[in-house]
Amino acid sequence: MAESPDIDILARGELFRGVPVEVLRELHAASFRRKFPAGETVFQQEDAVTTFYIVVVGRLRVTQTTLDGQQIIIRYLGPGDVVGYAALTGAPAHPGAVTAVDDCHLIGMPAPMLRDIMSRNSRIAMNAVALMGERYQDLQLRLRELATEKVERRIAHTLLRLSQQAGRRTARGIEIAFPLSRQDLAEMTGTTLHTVSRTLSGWEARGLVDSGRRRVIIAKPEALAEVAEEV
Amino acid sequence: MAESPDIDILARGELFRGVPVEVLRELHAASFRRKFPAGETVFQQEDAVTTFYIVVVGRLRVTQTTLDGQQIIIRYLGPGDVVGYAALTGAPAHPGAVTAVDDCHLIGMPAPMLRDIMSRNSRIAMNAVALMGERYQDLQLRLRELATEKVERRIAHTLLRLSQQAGRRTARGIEIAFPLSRQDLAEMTGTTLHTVSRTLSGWEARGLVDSGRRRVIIAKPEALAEVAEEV
DNA sequence: CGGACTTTTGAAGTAATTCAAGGGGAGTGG
DNA sequence: CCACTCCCCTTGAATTACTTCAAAAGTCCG
Repeated sequence: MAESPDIDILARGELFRGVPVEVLRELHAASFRRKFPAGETVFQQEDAVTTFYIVVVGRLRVTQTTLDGQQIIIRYLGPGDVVGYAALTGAPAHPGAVTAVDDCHLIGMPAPMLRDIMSRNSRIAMNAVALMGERYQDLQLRLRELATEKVERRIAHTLLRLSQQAGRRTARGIEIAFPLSRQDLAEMTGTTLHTVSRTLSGWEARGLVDSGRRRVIIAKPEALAEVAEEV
Repeated sequence: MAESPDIDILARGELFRGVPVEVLRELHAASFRRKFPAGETVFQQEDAVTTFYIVVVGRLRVTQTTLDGQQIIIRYLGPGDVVGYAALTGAPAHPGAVTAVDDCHLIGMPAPMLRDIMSRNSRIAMNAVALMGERYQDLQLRLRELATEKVERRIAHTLLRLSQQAGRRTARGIEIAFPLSRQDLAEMTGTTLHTVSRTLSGWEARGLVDSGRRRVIIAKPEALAEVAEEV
């Protein structure tokens, strides 16, 4: 199994699960490692799709920007996640930008090569369909939240979701394990940094969270879940 | 080519494009036609995934409902569209409900059979990935609109999008070719029927639209596009 | 022509944005 | 090591877009 650490990483990711080792070897032969220091951009919105990545370590942020410069955060990516799903679907350009929020290590490979191997290997294609389905459901959920819930509940839901994906147990509670500013939370929940700040201050006073400069710790997850679900 | 009208319809849809005729015949052999009169439900949210459909004629609405009964419209489906993408991804349950808003004809087939054929036929799987990618991008766009735009612009964008999918040229302008109430528009744009009504009344006074009971005609698409894009 | 559903419009209320100003922490450079 | 600077965060006050509440008027169908 452990013929190469990278092959192991690929085999554990959602996309290449259950794929024969010889296919993984073929993929690995064409792949390369690349580091992105915090703040660096992997690709911009509208960039041509040339390369496909899998996250090894670190967090990345997927954003979309409007013509008038307003930005929203579509999602965060972490270890095992696919970066640049457009390489799977065959879209010519990236619909969003991806930026490292941490120092990141990615495994990259040429997009056409992935498409080629996928078309010869239905297991990968089936995995890709399942993966896209999950991401679609995520967005459906967020759309519903944005359409039906008030800001406070949206922020609560968002924090709880982030704590699932990237939570780290600490003495003071569950810490979101990457830098997360008020502005970031605002761009995830469709509000302003001011409102996020006020909301967190309120929770802080009630002891629900413990937050600071680009850092959020959920002190009482159950209580926050109540905020998220209350009518 | 025209060995059966249904095979033709399948071949033209996005999912089975470029698939060998013998595979289409196999699919067709297991398929059946089914009518859903206006208002009837194809499946409910959380229903087990048993059957997969392609729309032949008519329009259907995909909705999601929250625990406290609030509903949002995820999208509308029309001729050629896939109904119940969960059958593609392998999800056990439908994430949303589907209802006919018109009288509809669908071609159905058992979901496990589709998955089986897809796993043996990578072209279908590749098409499915592309299809999910498109739907994902749609939702991304709507999420961005909901997060960054004011209600009037959202309604304008929504109407323009519907006119693309289901617009019919008439003497008075482009008519949305299925019954569409103020409530429906509200559930698509994350607002209330009152606000939609006021907004349409305003546009009506300016001659942009011509609307009535569950009916919307866009009289001046260019002018509406300006409303949608203005800063 | 009755009754259900859809739409309209006014008035009051409110959640959240916008505008504005100041404060604090972390890192940098002298 | 201290001061400077850049971000990021906080908080008040004013404004506003939208919702909520309420009532009435159309419109379609049997």
